Amino acid sequence: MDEIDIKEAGLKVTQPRVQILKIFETSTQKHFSAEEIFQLLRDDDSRVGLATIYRVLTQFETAGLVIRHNFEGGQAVFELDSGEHHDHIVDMKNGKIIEFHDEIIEQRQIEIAKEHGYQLIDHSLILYAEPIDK
Amino acid sequence: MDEIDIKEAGLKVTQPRVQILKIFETSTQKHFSAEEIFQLLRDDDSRVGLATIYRVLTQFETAGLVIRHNFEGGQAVFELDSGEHHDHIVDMKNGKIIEFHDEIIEQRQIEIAKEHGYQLIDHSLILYAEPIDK
DNA sequence: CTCAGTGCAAACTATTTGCAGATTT
DNA sequence: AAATCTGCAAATAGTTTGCACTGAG
Repeated sequence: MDEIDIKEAGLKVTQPRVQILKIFETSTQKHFSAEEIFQLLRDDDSRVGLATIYRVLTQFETAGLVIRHNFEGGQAVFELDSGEHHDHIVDMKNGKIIEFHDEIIEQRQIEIAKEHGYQLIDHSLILYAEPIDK
Repeated sequence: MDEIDIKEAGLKVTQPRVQILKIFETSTQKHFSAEEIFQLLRDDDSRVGLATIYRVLTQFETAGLVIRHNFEGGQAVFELDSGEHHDHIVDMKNGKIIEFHDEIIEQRQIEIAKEHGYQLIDHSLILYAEPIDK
């Protein structure tokens, strides 16, 4: 249940926070920009301000509920943190986002960092691709 | 010689363009934000406006002279396009940027895209890491 | 001399912040 | 009631654009 997550994050269970979390949980789409959430709530005639959405998303990010991605195109995109790490393919034709996980790449990244005297803390891998037309 | 590149890009050989290119070519550092270039030129008391720097960098990018990266932290970062593709390790402690190239990862990316019915157009791989202290 | 290029200020986009009033606990 | 939270408007940060003037070819 949403409310538990919010409470565990040390946040009050407010209207906007519940609604935003619900969007992530009930939609087939997994990735949303702040603006998109703003529109969805507006369509559902909730009167949540854009600033609040940014604030809540940032709090959720800090609490580990949500992950922020910086794909091309200015707007940050958020998704629920499922706990299972994955990277993304961005479909440049339709804007769709596909998730994948590849152990070979994951391991190489760690090795590469080590080869250069570093400990890998985090990484960002985004594949920009177009559908193969038949 | 710089001027040739500028001409081949179909651009006039102007003061600001030459100076900006020179920064990339003569510095040990390889990656610069627009703001950094602005400061460097100012220190060298050139009166080049920040807007011009952005315009020139964008033109250079279009001409394939320069590559734009969007690392964490808002500001875009530019480097000379050496022709040899590489990815980056960002040293989170010192802000240093290290380049690397790994064929295994390159190949896996292509395969992964294909497995999902896509043709890889471009990619962005950034490792965020900290130096291993001994 | 002509047209591309430049500086400056104003415009824009994405995001953040201050504050007075509204909500949660 | 106390403290957190929210909406709104104003502030920021990074980058882009309009325009009259400057400079390269």
